[in-house]
Amino acid sequence: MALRHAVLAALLDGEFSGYQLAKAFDVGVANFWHALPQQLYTELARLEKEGLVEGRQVVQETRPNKRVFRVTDTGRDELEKFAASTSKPSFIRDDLLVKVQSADRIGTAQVIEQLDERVAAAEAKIALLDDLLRQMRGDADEEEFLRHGERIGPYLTCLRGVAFERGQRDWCLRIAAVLRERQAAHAGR
Amino acid sequence: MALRHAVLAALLDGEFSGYQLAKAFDVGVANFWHALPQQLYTELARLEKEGLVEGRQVVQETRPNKRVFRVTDTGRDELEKFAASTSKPSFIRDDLLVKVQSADRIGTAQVIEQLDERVAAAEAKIALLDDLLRQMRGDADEEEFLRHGERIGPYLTCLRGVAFERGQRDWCLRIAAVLRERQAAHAGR
DNA sequence: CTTGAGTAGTCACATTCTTGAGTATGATGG
DNA sequence: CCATCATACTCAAGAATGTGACTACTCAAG
Repeated sequence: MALRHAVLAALLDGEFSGYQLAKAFDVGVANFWHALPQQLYTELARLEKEGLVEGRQVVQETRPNKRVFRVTDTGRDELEKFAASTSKPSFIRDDLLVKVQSADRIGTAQVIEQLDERVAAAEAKIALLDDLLRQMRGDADEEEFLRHGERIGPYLTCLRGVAFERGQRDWCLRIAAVLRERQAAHAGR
Repeated sequence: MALRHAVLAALLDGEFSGYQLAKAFDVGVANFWHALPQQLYTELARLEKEGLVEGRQVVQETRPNKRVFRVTDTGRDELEKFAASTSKPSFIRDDLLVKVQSADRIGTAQVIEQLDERVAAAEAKIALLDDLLRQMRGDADEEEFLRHGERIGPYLTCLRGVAFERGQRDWCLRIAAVLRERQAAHAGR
């Protein structure tokens, strides 16, 4: 029941349409909450019905019109209440880890390939997020920005995202190396 | 649709009852897949019906009888097929990050408290996993074990778990410090 | 002048996950 | 001896998520 809060939190930075939110959920927000566009549209409709967000039509000439939403005071209260409630421990779900868990009982070759792909994906994500961070902090250096910036929330969650991706990359590199070495040892027998 | 594969992967290490699996999912397996006991019982029943696992009754004297399961050849094939299929990118979902995202627009005090709790939880988890790792590798040192151990899958996923928890802890410490400093600066104005 | 990509959104269905309660037994601690 | 914890498992209901297909418009490249 916290997709709603992720949406509210994302809308704190201004007015967004469902489509724009979907973009945001693909990059920054994905660091802590993953959701498909359909879910966002559904959730926005529900939030509007409950008065937590307000939508208004924006007529566009060169593209389809859109509806943008912003958080109402009621919505802000809801976020406050959510912030005060106890958090559940975060959880990860990762197909690839399931495969690594069984790596030595089944074929490892395919798993190694996927580890390599993951490394590349992680590096791309790191680059993307680093750019995002640079954009957010502007000229200031990080310490400076974190002390005096006025909107640091998204920056902080991006930091977590970068750290996660780095961890992901390093782990994948190491595991791929380990599995390769074992494969070589096995072949040389 | 990968809880089934997580269960199969967990059962590669021997015969387990639903109850025992639930324990495993609470510690080691939780590093890459989180599931409640009820889901495991349901999944085991389904897997048995489809012939991917086989259960047998174990009569116990001092405790309730149990049914333990092991993977069948069909189940092993299914895992192979799964390992060869492309993985979806892993995703995180974390209440606390949602709160941090909106931290500077709502009250931060409660969030700081929760960050502290998270630090403690992460440290406990790290200790637990370090123990688990030590148990798994026995006398050998890590390099040695990873080269020649015969069952390293669970060890590798635990390494990821430890790294994740360390990342979690470090990030929480940093963010809590940042928010505290801003809080102090704000109060001093 | 057509194909493909990007913008903007909707509908319906199916699966999965969570919540909450409940059964039954033996062991442990005060 | 009574309460509580640990083992071992089940059922039902409801909320959240995911999958796939679809509409409609504009712009740019080939």
